[in-house]
Amino acid sequence: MLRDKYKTKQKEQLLEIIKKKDKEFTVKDIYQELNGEIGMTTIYRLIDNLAKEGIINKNENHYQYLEHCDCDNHFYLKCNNCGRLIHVDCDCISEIMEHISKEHNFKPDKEKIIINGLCRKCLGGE
Amino acid sequence: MLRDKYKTKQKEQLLEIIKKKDKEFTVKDIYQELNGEIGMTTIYRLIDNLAKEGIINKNENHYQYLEHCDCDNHFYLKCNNCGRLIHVDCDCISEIMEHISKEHNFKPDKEKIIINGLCRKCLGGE
DNA sequence: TCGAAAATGAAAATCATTTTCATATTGGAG
DNA sequence: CTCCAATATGAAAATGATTTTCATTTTCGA
Repeated sequence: MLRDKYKTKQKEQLLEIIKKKDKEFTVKDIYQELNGEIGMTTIYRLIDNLAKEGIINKNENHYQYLEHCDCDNHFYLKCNNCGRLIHVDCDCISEIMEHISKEHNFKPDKEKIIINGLCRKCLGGE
Repeated sequence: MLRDKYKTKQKEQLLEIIKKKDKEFTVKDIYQELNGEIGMTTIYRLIDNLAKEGIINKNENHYQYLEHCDCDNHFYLKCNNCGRLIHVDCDCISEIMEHISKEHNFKPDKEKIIINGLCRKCLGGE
């Protein structure tokens, strides 16, 4: 799964923690949660690798675990308020992706479509 | 246009330059282009304001001018390779926004829909 | 024209990230 | 199993971006 050659406890431990996250997290969050068990440098390195592999999404200094999905049509809704990333498995996206590809000569990155806005919770609470 | 109270030459000068950009730019780019005419601190401050107003888009330390548009249905295609932000005025987006709003209880940020992928140029050149 | 509010910018401080490099770990060859 | 070369780790230093501080300047309405 990881592109690195050797398996290490750091890699496993990090992925374990990241998988559980349902919101944005930072390198510092992870570092603190681990109480320094993994060095900052290593966290940066591993997170970068995970981002390159598409396992997590990177925004500024916030990261998010991307749910693995085999289906062709899935996308994420990202709440601008709480930072939550909502995975949606719905083929409502496929038509427009097709359209963009054909009519606008642009190849969308199907694995990582993120639509920003406000989630149900945050809509209610405001 | 700017939310700040006073008009200053710095604000006008900065917006002037930013409007001409068709690609991502950084604070440093602007600073250098101005040959230090506007201080770093001020550039940061003004750019932050512009981002808050939705006039420019912020990604990590890259910014992009968002074309002003009165139409209801517009979105951007952002090339992951060259960084170009392509403004698209096409109502192909409206249906899915409606769908997401109704079926997924999520209010998309209509002003700033950005779909990542590869542009025509970069597709050809690879 | 005057002055209070706001804006600017240089310098210092802070904070995230990258680099460097010595040390430790991994896993395959023998 | 043992050895070792490749790889991974992490502390410390370096870098680079951004923010804070604060003295000075500018703006614009009374």
